[in-house]
Amino acid sequence: MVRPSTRNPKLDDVAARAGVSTATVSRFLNNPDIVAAGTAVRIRAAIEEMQYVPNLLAGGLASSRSKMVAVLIPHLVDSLFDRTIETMVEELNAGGTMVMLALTGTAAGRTEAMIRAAMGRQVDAIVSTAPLSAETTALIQHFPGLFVQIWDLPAEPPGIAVGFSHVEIGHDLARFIYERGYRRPALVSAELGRARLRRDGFVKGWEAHSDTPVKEIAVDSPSRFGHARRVFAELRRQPERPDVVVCGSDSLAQGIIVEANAAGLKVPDQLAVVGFGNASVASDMRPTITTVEIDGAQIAREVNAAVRSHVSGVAPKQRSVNVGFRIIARESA
Amino acid sequence: MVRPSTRNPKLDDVAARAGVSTATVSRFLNNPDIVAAGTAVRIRAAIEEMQYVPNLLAGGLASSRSKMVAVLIPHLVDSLFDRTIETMVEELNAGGTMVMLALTGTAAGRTEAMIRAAMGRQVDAIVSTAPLSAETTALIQHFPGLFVQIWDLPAEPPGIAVGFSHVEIGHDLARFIYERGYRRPALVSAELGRARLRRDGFVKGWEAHSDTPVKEIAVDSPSRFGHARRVFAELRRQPERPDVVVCGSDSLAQGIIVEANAAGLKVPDQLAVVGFGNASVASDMRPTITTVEIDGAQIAREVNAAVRSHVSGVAPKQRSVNVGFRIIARESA
DNA sequence: GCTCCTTATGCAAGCGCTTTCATTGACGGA
DNA sequence: TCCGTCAATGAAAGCGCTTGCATAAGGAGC
Repeated sequence: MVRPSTRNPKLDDVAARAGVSTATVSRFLNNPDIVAAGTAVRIRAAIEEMQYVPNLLAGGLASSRSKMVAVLIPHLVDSLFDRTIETMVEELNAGGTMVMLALTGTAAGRTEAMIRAAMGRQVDAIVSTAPLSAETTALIQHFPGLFVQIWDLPAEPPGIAVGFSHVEIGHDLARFIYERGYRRPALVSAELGRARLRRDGFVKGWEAHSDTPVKEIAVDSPSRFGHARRVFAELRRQPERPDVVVCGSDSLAQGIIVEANAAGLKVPDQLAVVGFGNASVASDMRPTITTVEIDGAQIAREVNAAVRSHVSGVAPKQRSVNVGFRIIARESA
Repeated sequence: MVRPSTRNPKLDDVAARAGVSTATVSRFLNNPDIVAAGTAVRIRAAIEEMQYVPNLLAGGLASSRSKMVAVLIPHLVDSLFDRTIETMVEELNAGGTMVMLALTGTAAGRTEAMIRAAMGRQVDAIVSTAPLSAETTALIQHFPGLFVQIWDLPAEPPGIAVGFSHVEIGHDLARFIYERGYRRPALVSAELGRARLRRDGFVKGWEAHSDTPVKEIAVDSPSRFGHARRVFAELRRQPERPDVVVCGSDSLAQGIIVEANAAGLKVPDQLAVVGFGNASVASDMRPTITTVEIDGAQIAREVNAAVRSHVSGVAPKQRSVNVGFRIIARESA
């Protein structure tokens, strides 16, 4: 790579070239409206000519606003959060804020390290999908930025929360499939965290309608297409074959449909399938997949709005934002 | 959120508490081995007691090493790069380096803004999947960090490149399907960038074997499951129905299989399908999908190694690293 | 015993910005 | 004409670290 022979220009250089003080250039950069039009023109020219790129580390240090937001998710591949992340990153990028992506894995422990790393970089906000341990919650008390928990609505979030009720989803799903006439549901669910909450909601909800027990099948988190073979095999082993299977993700639902087809079972006539997440595949699959839609982009927008208002010194209006969910009835159930 | 009543501790405070100078604490933080064992113990205790979190913005400013790497990709959802990104982030996080994720979209223009944003934050490296425009290449000349282009091997990368040859993939795929006995290939490809290169390689390669023209079907980038319906319809409209369809992604391949099944066509007997990327679904689908495997994690590891050596002042060994690819023959073709 | 290293540490000058406070000049009103 | 106001700008003190240079103390070699 070519190394520049001269050091990169700094604010001083631009100021000198434009014949103003560094303060004025700084103002131009951060708040163009408060410098005189003529001055602005000269500064703009100087910046252009020198190819000046402001050092935002220095700026952040001086202003203690880093224009960075940390986002913590367990994984990236096959993640339910991809649309949320994508929307957050796009919107924030457009506003000049960058997103630091931190992967915490499914085990605990790494979350705290990532939060420290984020705090050390003076991020304006930390957005996390994972609930916090007691130690981490203590750590967050010293964090001057905004802490946002997403995809869930804990009763007492350490900062603010933007999400929805997993219990309610389970509950509504139970009613939904009962009303559609299904009577022997199987529930494929991971055993931890939110999947667990949905499971609890579902089982409780189902008990309100029927005495038939819910057949439960556990999978690793997150629910994936690859689980389908084993899950389907287990379904077939049941003495009373379930008439509907409720999955923890659309890709697992898709996998079940594929397995059912391969086994010559008609979906939904012989086995109905319900997904979760409304991934794009849910509407493209044949049959199209009945699923629960979470508006991930909406979560992102709420988070971004909260971050923006926090940065400009306004306290967020509410501790919790419930973006809700929607059961989308399609062909598969 | 609870606001701390006292300001967060800084290096000075830790130094005072440990009875040493700030220089020593700084050394302890960055290079523990060079401080005396006893001193280290006291400093460690002070840090612990005060819950000290170093300000890495200040550190980065002083040292001009930010321990941040920017990664530029077009999209996050349905991205071929997810495994590469995931591995990069995980490995770098483990070493205390954070990843700034920037989304450039498919249109040009945003790339330059993202590169500026990254440079302004003094990142140690910029990793980009997109080729650079002339202006952006000029901009990069002033970038003191490492620029890494991934998923491609341009002849003269602005920095270094880690990738593979798309032309070669197309070429090898043509031979592969010819050797498997297929004679009327359809190629479903986006018309831009690398998909275009694979297409060119394929067509050239095919011409070496057969006079039958390759039936080409264009789709938007990136190739998605959702394109399958239209593509399949178009395939059926052909007077000479293709016997194999080569897709730009595994999810599109999967979609084609679903459509074929729905139409009562047997895969691969009546229509063979080839994917690209070896997503997890490729091995889980029924039939399993013949595809091209790119070792995204390997790309990430090569990138990380280059970044590490660059940061420690060692020039990378080579301008280009070819991680190759592998055609995986499965049931679908 | 003296000199010369080596190791551990301290001093203090930045790193490149932001922002408070002060200053200047122009303008409108009385 | 004079004063108050306001818009535009400048001077300079940080923001919280890192690091080159200097120093001190101990040990080895003669």
